[in-house]
Amino acid sequence: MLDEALRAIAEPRRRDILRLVRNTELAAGEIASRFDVTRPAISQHLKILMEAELVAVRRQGTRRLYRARPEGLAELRSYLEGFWHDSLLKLAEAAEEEERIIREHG
Amino acid sequence: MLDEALRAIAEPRRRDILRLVRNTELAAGEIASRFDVTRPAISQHLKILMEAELVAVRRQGTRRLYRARPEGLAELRSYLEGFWHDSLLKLAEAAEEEERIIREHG
DNA sequence: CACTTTCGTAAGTATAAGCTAACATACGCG
DNA sequence: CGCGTATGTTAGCTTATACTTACGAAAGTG
Repeated sequence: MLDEALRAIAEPRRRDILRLVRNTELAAGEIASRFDVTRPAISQHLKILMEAELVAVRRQGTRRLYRARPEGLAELRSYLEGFWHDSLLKLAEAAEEEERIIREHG
Repeated sequence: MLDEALRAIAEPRRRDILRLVRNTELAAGEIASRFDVTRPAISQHLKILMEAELVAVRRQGTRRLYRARPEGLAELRSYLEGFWHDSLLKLAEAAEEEERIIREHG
């Protein structure tokens, strides 16, 4: 799940798609028209974004309206947050240790 | 740069490597010994992580000691943070709008 | 029902990516 | 310098992936 999401946003074109539907709802064709690749290519990207739960879809007649799913992005964010937090914590500990050594020897 | 970092962490094995050197400094060989792939494979992953500026290296004799670079992770995090923040902002606005409509019609 | 619009799916292709085996490089030591 | 240790690099193979073209499915319209 996290794996799928990371794979999904690793592709630049999918990040562009996400940016497009981040604040507005767009039909698949409307999304495709903004790129220089064919419509099926975009459709395949949308499928991958769906499986990663980074976008949601709503049907309106023959059209399919896509929108970004903030909850999916939040999962990614919290993953990196943990990574980042732990590393910085270790940095802080190292700084304290260094300070302690300086205090004892200085 | 951001592109390289996203590509780098999209690979599960590289995330595992990052986890290994997140809190401790490890030699390339020590890292490789923890996986069931050959040493050159790990070396190639480390190169990609270096180019993405997600790890740093320090030479100690013939050994090369790797460690995670929190600054690199922070860049990734802030990218997603922006994405996430904007989307949630839009969600909040939508919620307010809905509340307004309910207030007016109810 | 025929027809259009909108879209997804399948098959095929070219490039990218991860892996192994073999080779090359850099450092320390006697 | 000669040798061992630790590691990076290259060539080649295999699988994954992003793309295009062709086809199929679902919903609305006359």
